[in-house]
Amino acid sequence: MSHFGRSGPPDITDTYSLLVLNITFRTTADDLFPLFDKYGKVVDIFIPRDRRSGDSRGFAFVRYKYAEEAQKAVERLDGRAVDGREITVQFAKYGPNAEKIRKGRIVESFPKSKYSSRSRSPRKRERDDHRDRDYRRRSRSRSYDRHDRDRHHGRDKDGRRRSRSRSASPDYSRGRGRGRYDEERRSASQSRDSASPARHGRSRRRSPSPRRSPSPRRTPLSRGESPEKHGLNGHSPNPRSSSPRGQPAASRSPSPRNSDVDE
DNA sequence: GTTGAGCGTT
Repeated sequence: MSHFGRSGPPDITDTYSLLVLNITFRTTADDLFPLFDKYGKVVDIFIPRDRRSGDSRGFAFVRYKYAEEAQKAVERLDGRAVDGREITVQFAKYGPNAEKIRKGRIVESFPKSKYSSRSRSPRKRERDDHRDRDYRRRSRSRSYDRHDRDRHHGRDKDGRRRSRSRSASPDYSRGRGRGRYDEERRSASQSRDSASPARHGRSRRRSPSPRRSPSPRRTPLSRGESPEKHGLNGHSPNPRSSSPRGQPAASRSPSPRNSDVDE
């Protein structure tokens, strides 16, 4: 009886699925069973896991036999610490039996007096606020999605995972990516041709100029080669450095003649 | 070994 969902969905005739989020990656159905079973009759517990890794995704589905018990478990286990982590319990909406929720409206089937009795305002707010802080900003694994994307060659097989990325897309555009480029572009606003290169943004590659090296100051000591060896033509690779004026050519040469050139 | 938004299998 410890294996849930191993044989597929047992019976979704009259079972109500609850979505448990924010659970640890080590939490298994066996750990959630005693917790949810205490508040009602749990028919089955299913925890989606990765096909390749086999690890839990961080959320589980608990199926109750009765809606009233499920509802109670939601309010009871919602915000409960499991395995040292606070879990989030709520009714599944995109599940196979989600239609029953809309038809029967089990969410509103219960008297409101129950809601009034329970004071879950502060707790719910804290959880929401905690997540609203900056979690979704850098969610997901370090390079899990990227790795997965590379493996699938940028083809999304699931789709639901991508939806999350879509939500975080605008956040980056407004918060980080766009703002940073905007500053650079604003700085170069004084120049005339600042719009062209700015539009490409990430395109670091620009027209190779024979007069100017792509990175004269970053080339030396590249592979352990001596700077002298670099100039096989006999001339110094950096004529500005040998300038009699004694200027070490800091970052860039604020020469008015180079103004017409990009950057 | 890690991580942290969300919605599921035979």
